[in-house]
Amino acid sequence: MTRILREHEMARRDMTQEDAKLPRLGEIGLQNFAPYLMNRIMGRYNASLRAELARMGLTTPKMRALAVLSVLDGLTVSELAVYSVVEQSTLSRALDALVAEGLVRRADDPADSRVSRIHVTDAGRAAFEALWPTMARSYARMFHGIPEEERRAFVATLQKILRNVRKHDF
Amino acid sequence: MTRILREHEMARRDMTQEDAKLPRLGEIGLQNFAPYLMNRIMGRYNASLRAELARMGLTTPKMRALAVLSVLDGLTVSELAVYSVVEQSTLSRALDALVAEGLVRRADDPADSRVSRIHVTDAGRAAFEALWPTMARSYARMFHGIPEEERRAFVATLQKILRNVRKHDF
DNA sequence: AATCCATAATTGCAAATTCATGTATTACTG
DNA sequence: CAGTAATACATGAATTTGCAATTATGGATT
Repeated sequence: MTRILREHEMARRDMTQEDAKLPRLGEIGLQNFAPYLMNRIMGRYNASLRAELARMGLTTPKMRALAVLSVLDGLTVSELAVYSVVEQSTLSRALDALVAEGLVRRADDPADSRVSRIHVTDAGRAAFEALWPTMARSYARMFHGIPEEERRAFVATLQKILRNVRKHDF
Repeated sequence: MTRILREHEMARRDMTQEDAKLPRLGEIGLQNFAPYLMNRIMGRYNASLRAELARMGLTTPKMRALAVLSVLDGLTVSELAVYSVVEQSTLSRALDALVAEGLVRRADDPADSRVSRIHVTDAGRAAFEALWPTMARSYARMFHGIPEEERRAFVATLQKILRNVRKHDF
């Protein structure tokens, strides 16, 4: 409780005094530092996917856009950038490539001509379907030997963390 | 149980039959797909750190190397690349920069002249200490409102996942 | 409705990243 | 122990990325 209050204060105070009391990384230990572990895990996950993606002519941003669109079609570019975890400028170029390959199309928004709504094409869906088994396999590998209940608790915590760190309401 | 067995088989079988039975991403839901959530969370975490790092003349790879070295001094370049989650070639150049700034030094390994062992300098430690409060603040924000017990369980699951996905024994 | 500000998306450009390769050294194998 | 393979790290070249600026449109204020 003390701890949480202190962290709460940290966000809004000058910290020259408080800093001295922060636990050091060495005290926490790399193997107990959640951001470190998550970076290591996702670094591997993404790197191993990248090899497979390259074989299919895809990049990480292209694949992420396709993945999100397979679930949420017709998003705007900026929404898609948030969901895909890709910089908007990078996404814009990834979309150029996807359009050129016929996997997505840009449609004008009827109400606001600044925005374009992105739709997957049939070919785009097919491309993602071809990719999905690889992703599912990596996913299965990650959670191998971890019981269903633990998985559920883990995902629930991830959802809380995302709510804490995200800037957008989705 | 059935589920786990099936996933287990997936790793070692031809999957043209099995693929048809895979749950689709849309069925799982983006908000329940752990790799997606982790990418979103770390994307934000890393992006927000990057802004602060830039102000201090650091990049993500440089910061990661310093962070790891603050805990594990004297690693080889390739070990450091794994711990830091940075490509070896990228790390090599990040180390050039850190050496030029006097934050780390490369020392010859007495037993094997191919390897160089990387050590933080006092200035390097100081640089990391100056950075740590920012990292600790992001960390605190991530887990804000999440009770200690839940945090521990979360980290324990992360450790299992890392064991599942890592290629090296550390 | 003229002006000013906010937002959407793209693009120019410098810097960072990757893949492949190079060089040096060590380990293995017949 | 010669010859070949493997490993460690660095680097060249091309691609990719991210930031800032740009263009275009919409909203708000007077």
